[in-house]
Amino acid sequence: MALEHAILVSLLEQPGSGYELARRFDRSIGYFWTATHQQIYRVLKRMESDAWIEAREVAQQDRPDKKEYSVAALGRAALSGWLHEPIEPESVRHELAVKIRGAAFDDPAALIREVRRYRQAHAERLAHYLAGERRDFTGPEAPAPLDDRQELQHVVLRGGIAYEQMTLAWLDDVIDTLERLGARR
Amino acid sequence: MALEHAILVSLLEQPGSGYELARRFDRSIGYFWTATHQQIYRVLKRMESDAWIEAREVAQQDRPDKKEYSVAALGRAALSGWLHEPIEPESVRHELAVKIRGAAFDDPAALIREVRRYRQAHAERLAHYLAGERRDFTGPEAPAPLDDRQELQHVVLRGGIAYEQMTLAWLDDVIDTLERLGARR
DNA sequence: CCCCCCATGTAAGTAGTTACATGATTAC
DNA sequence: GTAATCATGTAACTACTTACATGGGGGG
Repeated sequence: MALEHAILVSLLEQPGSGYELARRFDRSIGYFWTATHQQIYRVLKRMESDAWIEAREVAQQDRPDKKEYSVAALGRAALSGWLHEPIEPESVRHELAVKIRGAAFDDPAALIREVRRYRQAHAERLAHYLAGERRDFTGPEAPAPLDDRQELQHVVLRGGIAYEQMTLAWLDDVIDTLERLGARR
Repeated sequence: MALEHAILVSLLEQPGSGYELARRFDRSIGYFWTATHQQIYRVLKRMESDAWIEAREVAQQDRPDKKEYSVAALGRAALSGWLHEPIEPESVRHELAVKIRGAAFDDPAALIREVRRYRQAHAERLAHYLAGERRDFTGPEAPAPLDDRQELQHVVLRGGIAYEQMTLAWLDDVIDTLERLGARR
């Protein structure tokens, strides 16, 4: 149960409305924690009634008004407490791995097409990460030196980049294996 | 919703009871799909009433009797249908990444101890995977050549190994970064 | 006029977790 | 006797997903 904490981090980085949070969970923080707008609004309500966050009505021209949330003292305390808790091992859900093992009881070669499409999606995500890294951390427009917040965002992004590179290499391995099994039939 | 399918794959690899499935979800298939025994029993009931699987009462000596499940024709068909569906992108939940970004608003150096412990857990998992790989696929006791099922299990395990190696390298990067930020205060 | 973006929600259902419960057998 | 393993479940709760709903503004 860390959606609350992901929201706290995002609101500390930048206060915003439920809608804006939902956008961030499609990119940025969404690269390592996903949530839909329905879930976000529900959790925001709970967090507000627990006084973890405070809402401020913001009137806007040319677009609907919004409620801008920011982190209150209790929210900061809750985040701090959570940060000091032990890091729990992640519970893994890797659908493709199940499919690959399941392919032994169906047609391994039939998976190749889907794995290629999946690989393409990861290649695009890697390119997106690398562009973001140049823009925010390593390119000529990036601030130097980076402050703590930026250093920590950068090391998380490096993790995403490493993950995508590893995944692409493994998917090549998977495609080779599936092709080899198809050829020997 | 792939627990059903993970169970189908596991039962095709080897029929077994709910209890045995729960054990497998602690290792083997559990490396890429987790489930508790409560959840497994619930889903097994549904799968049996949908005629995806069949139960057989097995009397045992020295231990309680059990219900051994195996995959029925409808279950095989359901698995085959699922295998041909598009591979959906995984929804990411990476608590440590949230904590690292959150540390910017607390004490980055305080995370180091927990990250080291977390790294240790991943190092052990990698060692476990490598031992399993030698035992089942690359060692002198392993069958050669491998059949389709073993080749596919092996490529999935190689994915797990690659993931752990990548994770260890990234965690070293994280620890370095946290130490650097601690030192410059 | 229709579609897209901004903005916020409700309702219903599915999936997953945590706590509790039972009962047999084996090992110390 | 008491702890551990085998074996199967119920109950209550929390988290998450999917579908539906509303309404203003801007662009083609």
